[in-house]
Amino acid sequence: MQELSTFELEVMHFFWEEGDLTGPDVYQRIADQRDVAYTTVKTIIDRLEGKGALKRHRSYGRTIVYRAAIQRGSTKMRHLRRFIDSVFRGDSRELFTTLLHDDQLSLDDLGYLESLLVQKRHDKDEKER
Amino acid sequence: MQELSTFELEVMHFFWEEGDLTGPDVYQRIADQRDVAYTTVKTIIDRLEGKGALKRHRSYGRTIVYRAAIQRGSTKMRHLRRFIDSVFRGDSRELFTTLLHDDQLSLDDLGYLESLLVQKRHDKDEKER
DNA sequence: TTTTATGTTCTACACATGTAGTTATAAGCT
DNA sequence: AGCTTATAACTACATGTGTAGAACATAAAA
Repeated sequence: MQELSTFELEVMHFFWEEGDLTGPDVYQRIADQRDVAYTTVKTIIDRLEGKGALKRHRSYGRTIVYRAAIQRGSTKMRHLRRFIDSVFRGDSRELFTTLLHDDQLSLDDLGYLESLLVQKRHDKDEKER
Repeated sequence: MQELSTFELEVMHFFWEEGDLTGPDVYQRIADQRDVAYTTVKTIIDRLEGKGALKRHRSYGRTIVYRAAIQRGSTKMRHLRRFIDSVFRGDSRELFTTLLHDDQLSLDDLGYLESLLVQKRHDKDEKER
């Protein structure tokens, strides 16, 4: 898969959250948040289709219903890896450090991370034993 | 500060790691890893100078010695925030989840993360008490 | 001192991306 | 059936980025 741009990812989120959508559907959601032309949104959808991230599912009248054709988890993982490579030269630990220096993280967020971590270490421990 | 591209970041890393460098110095390091023309590298340096990320420190002969003019920590933090915004819609917890799903993380990495976390929680606890 | 090599500057170009106008077309209303 | 409007399809354009050649200048070598 080719990589997705910021705007393309933004659009994919709607499909991942809500399932099948039309051009006007997506336009509506984005126009709620900021000023954008319908054709701009439609261009992004067209490009996503070209990249194989969306496919035409069906249509009613002249309106096309699109559906996500790539998975959320693997897409995010790919982007994360690419990010770590470019910003931290592939060193995950540098990401950890930067992440933990972020003052915008709440105690709650930290607790959440801890719980994930404990779980993961447990699983991994089991498996490698 | 304008944002830095992948290539620009790659170059900044050398300055952050090694201090002052000349065009040929940087070229050498990158050419070690992949095929690139000297002028390509020099263009990136020029753009970094234009963006205020590098400044001319001194020169000997026709050769210019550059020095980093932006900080590593804050730059990475900015990039991290931007990344979380675009890929995870600003939700750090989604990053945590994706991160912890990465099978390429070793038990050691996880231990490292845990130690950072414990430290951070301790500090924050103190402060907010 | 003439030649050669090396570094800087300037210019260029293809591709990705965000942005949107124009044109065509088909639905739906009157 | 004709008019209006919503949607799709196509085209366009500025900017950022990776890429590098060409022209120029000067240090180093012969």
